[in-house]
Formats: sequence, C-alpha cells, structure tokens
Amino acid sequence: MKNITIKEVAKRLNVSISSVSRAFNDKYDIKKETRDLILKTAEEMGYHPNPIAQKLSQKKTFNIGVVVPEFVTEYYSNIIIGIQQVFLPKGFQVLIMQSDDSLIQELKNVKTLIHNFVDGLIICPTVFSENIDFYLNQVKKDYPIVMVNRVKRDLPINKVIFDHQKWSFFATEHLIYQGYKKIYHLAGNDNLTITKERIDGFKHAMKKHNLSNNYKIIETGIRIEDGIIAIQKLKELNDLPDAFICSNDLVAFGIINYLAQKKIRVPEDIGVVGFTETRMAEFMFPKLSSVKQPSIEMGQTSAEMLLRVINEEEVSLETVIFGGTLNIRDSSVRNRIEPNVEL
Amino acid sequence: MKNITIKEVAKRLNVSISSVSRAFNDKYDIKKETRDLILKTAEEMGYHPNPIAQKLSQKKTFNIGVVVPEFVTEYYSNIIIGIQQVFLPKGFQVLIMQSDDSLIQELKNVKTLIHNFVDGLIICPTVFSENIDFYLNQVKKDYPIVMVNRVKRDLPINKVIFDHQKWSFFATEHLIYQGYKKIYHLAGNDNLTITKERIDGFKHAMKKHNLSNNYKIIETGIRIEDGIIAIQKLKELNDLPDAFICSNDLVAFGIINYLAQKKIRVPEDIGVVGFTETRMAEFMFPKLSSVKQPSIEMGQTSAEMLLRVINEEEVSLETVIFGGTLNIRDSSVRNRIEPNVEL
DNA sequence: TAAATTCACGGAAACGTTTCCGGAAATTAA
DNA sequence: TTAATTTCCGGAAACGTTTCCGTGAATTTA
Repeated sequence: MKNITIKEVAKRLNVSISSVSRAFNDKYDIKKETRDLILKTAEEMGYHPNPIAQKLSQKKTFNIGVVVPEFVTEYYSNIIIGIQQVFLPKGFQVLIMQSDDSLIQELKNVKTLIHNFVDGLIICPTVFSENIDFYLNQVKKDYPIVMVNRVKRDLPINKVIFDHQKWSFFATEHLIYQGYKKIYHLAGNDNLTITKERIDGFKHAMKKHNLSNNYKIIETGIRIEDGIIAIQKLKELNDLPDAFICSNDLVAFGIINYLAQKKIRVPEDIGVVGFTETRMAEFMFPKLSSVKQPSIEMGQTSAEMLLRVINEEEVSLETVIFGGTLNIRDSSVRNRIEPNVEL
Repeated sequence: MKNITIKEVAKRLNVSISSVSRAFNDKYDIKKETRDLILKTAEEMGYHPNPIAQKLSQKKTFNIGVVVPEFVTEYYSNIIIGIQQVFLPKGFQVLIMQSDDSLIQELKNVKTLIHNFVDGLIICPTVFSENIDFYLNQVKKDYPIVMVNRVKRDLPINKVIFDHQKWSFFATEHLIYQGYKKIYHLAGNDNLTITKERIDGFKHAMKKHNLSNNYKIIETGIRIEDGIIAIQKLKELNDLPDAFICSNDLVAFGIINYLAQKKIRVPEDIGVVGFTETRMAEFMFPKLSSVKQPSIEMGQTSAEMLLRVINEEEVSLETVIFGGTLNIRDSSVRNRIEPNVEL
C-alpha cells in the first residue's frame, strides 16, 4: 500500500516539489510545457495528490457536515441529495449524521463535526431548544452554519425554510371547497415550529369559512403507526370527521389503510390530504392528495448559501422561504353533484 | 476560526509537544500526574487534536468508504446503518457514495474513495461486470475490501451475502402450499446474480411440486411503477396467474394497488409475496407476506469483517451467508376450506 | 556503593502538501 | 547597450500531529 508522493514525481523529472505542486494547481507561474510534462509523467506513475496533506496545508478540510433528525420520510434524503449535487462537484465531501430526533444527539453530532473541522454545517434541527444558543454562538465566531426547515422565521441565522402556514391554509381550503366541513388536523410534534405554523394556517382557513367550531387538532406523530393509532382512538370514540389533513404522507397512508379495512370509502365518506409529498402518494389507492415541498431544491439552496458563507462572499443574513405545490389527487376529490346543483 | 494547537498547550505548561501528545494517546511513558494536568488544562483551553494532522502523521485516514447502488428501497439504508453502528464508535468516518445502478459510476466512486485514501471499502455492487477484475486486483495489492449482497458465491473475495435461492424456494413453496398453482415470478434485473439465484430457487420449488409448466419469469425492475407496468401488460393479455412472487416489496405494492383498482381480491383471487421486506409490508392492505433479510446485521457483519482485514487480524478469505425469515401475512394466505376437505 | 535498569520527558524527524521568498534567465523598455 | 521588468523555478517554512531516539534522574539490583 505504498503510495507515490509528490517527491518521487519531482525526483523523476529533476524538478522541484514546488513545480509539481504548481503543475497540479495550475494557478502559479509555470511554463506550459513543463506543466504538461509533469502532469503526463505523474499520470504514468499513478500519482494522486494526498488529500489529507492538502487539507492540512490549506487549513481547509473540504468537508461539510449535515445533521438531520430522521430518515423515516424521504424528505431529508432529498435535502441531502440536493446538498450533494452542489458540493460534490466542488470537491467537497459531505458528512451526514442523524440525530434520531434527540436534542442531545443533535448537539453531540454538531460538536463532533466541528471538532472534525468541517468547513461548514447544514443543520436540520429537531425541536426548538436551547441548542440554538450554541449554534448562534458558533455563528458569532464566524463558523459557517445554515439551518433548514424547522426554524423560526425571525431567528437571526442563515436559513432555508418552507411556508408551512400558507400551504397548510391552501390544503385546508381545498378540502373545504370539496365540501368537507368537519376537518381534523393530525399534527406533528407539538413543540415543532412547523407544527405551529401549519396549525395557524389550518385554523385560519377554518375561521375564514366559518368552520371554527368544526375542527380538532390532534398531536399524532409522523409514522404510519401513529396515523393508525390516532384513527383507532377516534373510531372507538365514534368521532370520525369528514376529512383529515395529516402531518405527512405516512400518517395519511395509515389513515387510508385503516379506513379501507373498515370499508369506509375515501374520498366519498372521508377525505384525506397528506403533507410533504412522497413517491407513495402517486401509487396509493386512492391516490393521495398532498403538499409537495421542493425538498431537493431546498437542499441545493442551503448548500449554495453555505458555500457563499464559507467563501465569505456574503456577510449579511439570508432567509429563503420556499413555497410548494398542492397536488390534488383522488383522496380528496369528491364526485360532487350537489355543488353544481347548488350553484 | 483560530484553533488551539498542541504547541500552545505545551507552551502554557512548559512541557514538550511530545508530552502533550503522549497525554492524549496515553499509551506512552508519561507520569500520571502530568498527564492529568495536561488533559485538564487542554480541556480548559478548549483544545482538540486536529484529526487531519493525526491522519497525516499516522498514515491512516480513519475513513472507510461505502458504495451502494441505490436508495430506492430501505435495504441499503439498513446496510449503512449496520455499518455505521460498527465503525462510528471506533472513531471511523463512513463515506457513502451511490452509483445509481451504473457500472461506470460505481467504478468512479470506488476510485474516488481509493484516491481519498479510505482505509477500506465496502462495495455493494450493481450487476456483475468487469469492474470485479479491478476490485480483485486491489485486493491483491492488500487493499481491504468487503463486498455485500450481489456477489457470486465462489468469487475469491471477502463477502457477505444472502441465500436468495433458498428463501426464494421457501417463498414459492409457501404459495404452493396455499393452493396457488399458476405462479409468476416478477424478477429483478436479468444480469444480477441474485436474480439468477432467486429464479433457481423458484424453479426448483415449482419442479418439486410438478408445476414446471405452470410458471413464468418476467423481468420487471424494482420500483412501484415497474410492478404496475408488468401487471398492466399481463392484464391486457388476459394472462393473470394465481400468485405473484415479486422482486421486492415496492413491486408487490404496485401489484396490490393495481389489483385493488380492478376489484381483484388479494389473497382470495391472487396471492402476492414480496422480497427484502420493508416497513410498508406490515401496513399495506392486505398486509404483505415477504422475505425479511437481516439487512442491519449484514451491514454489521461486513463492517466487522472489514475491520478485521484492516487490522490484519485475518488474512484468509471469508464468506458469510445469511438466511432470513419468511413473514407470512395476509396477502398470501387463502381462507382455504378446500384443503381441509381434500385432506 | 557502584552498576544496571527503568522512568519520564525533550528534541527532532517524518507524514505530503502549499506557498512565500528570492534569484537566475529571458524578455522588454529606455 | 544597459536597466527594468517579467517569466519560471528552487529552497524552505508551515500546517499539527505522532513517534523514534537520546538522556538525565530516579530506582532497582548486585
């Protein structure tokens, strides 16, 4: 496992080490012919610059760290894909750590990455917590950090977020337009900022259409099981609504399957809308209406933002707020004759 | 972003750099009191050893590379989880690259990782190809490599594989025992070794039960869409079997949803079995019978194997063949009255 | 008590680069 | 022709560790 070093290439050609280095980084004074000769023989000798030595010398690791809460949904996988699309071609390695929705693990991951001298961090935080003080402090020390998704709008930090309130509002209003009146919101974790934002949008829509007494908000979770557990309870209490707006597609999937087992029809008897659309939506039966977040683009944007901060092109704080798409499919579209009559 | 170095710690205490280093690696001669003092003040100063410098000095990167073909299924995510469970506590970083089922990309990934001086490689290859020659050659040069999953049994390389033939046989036989006679195998990519192995197991079971004229093998793919496309074609040709054994759960999911739309009952009219079980299996309607592979354990085992090779504890070639579980659920269990009568 | 051994530590080389500095040769300007 | 500039390149420091080698002091052995 002996590797060829820059020295051996230099010796072979009777040139200096610096010249070989210059040839490889071709930003320095070096004659075109010698550069080509060096590159050619280096190629022949099978020489590759040792990235570790480069990193030590340049005081940059060309590593960036990404911390995500979970991989249960496709959402964070897509964010990571977007991040990698930006960083890999620039020669950066992307180190991914998962915090399992634990605040302690999240902070531990961030510290591990910082101690490993990553050039910058993209943090997708779990719930809002005092961890944020640590992150803000790092930013104050000029450590490049970008936060994604579950972040308060007014936090003074570079961030990429989604307009949950607006799209929760749209999704709710869509259900109302379809004639569903009693609508339950199966919300995610209570102390997530995005949960609050979605609840706000939901309430706003219900209020606008004078349905303020017609809704419930139920803290549910984000897994298939969570949806099933929630609807089982409601069924036992004989308290099923006209429609559900769910914290994500997995929960919606649980709901739809439960209803199928109970021979309750979707969308005729009960309408269902998901959130943070996944590939499944298109292939469920019935096909699931859902709010699509541009997750890959959000990953790309956060990566580009981080790159700017690392290169110090930008000092001011940036916030990019993304919108999405409400993909209306079968699960929330009633075969409605009445409305036409009503009109 | 100035970082504290070992020198500054040494200067502060008027000791040598070597002593500080010794204190941190405590395998060398150093008095207990001085070591504690050094560690204490280092802690106070916020010193952390620079991992890049350590790596350069030790000629080890403490990085290992993992190349997987895809992330469409949960399978490789689980493999990676298993690998990380072994390597992260040992201070190794795990670099993950995805080859998108492209042979060219796979080789490119492997070379990138080697040039980045990873201490070892875990390769989950896509199809069998001449890439393997390159890998075998690296092994000959003492480069630590372990291969996982889609690898020929007799290849002289360290590997962790699953007994696809045996479990395909079991799954098929289960369907036969349930009274399904005309069984179609929706197989994966033709030039995958595991596809061949599964076909062997399938044929073997059909032959054993004198159903050799009753089957078809259809190259399908591994995505939901692939399943839907396959069954659409069969339906058009009016050529539906009694049961399907699918290349994976996603394909099975496509089949089941298509059948639901066509009001064809599962398992009464048609039985369905998946492979490489995913979380979905438990939550589909009807619940999907599937072959569970111990993917996390397979990841762990490959990681431990690689660790042994890296530490040169083991020189001989190892092959670990895993078995799985046939989880029988609703999608393949007929409410059978006849068999009792027959018996 | 003298000799041999062990202990604890400092100095410095080594890991493989990048990059600053300086200088000879080649080119241009005066 | 001489002076000024540019081009090209070598030497060496620097990045922050680990680890080999050597040595004085402390301890053990003879």
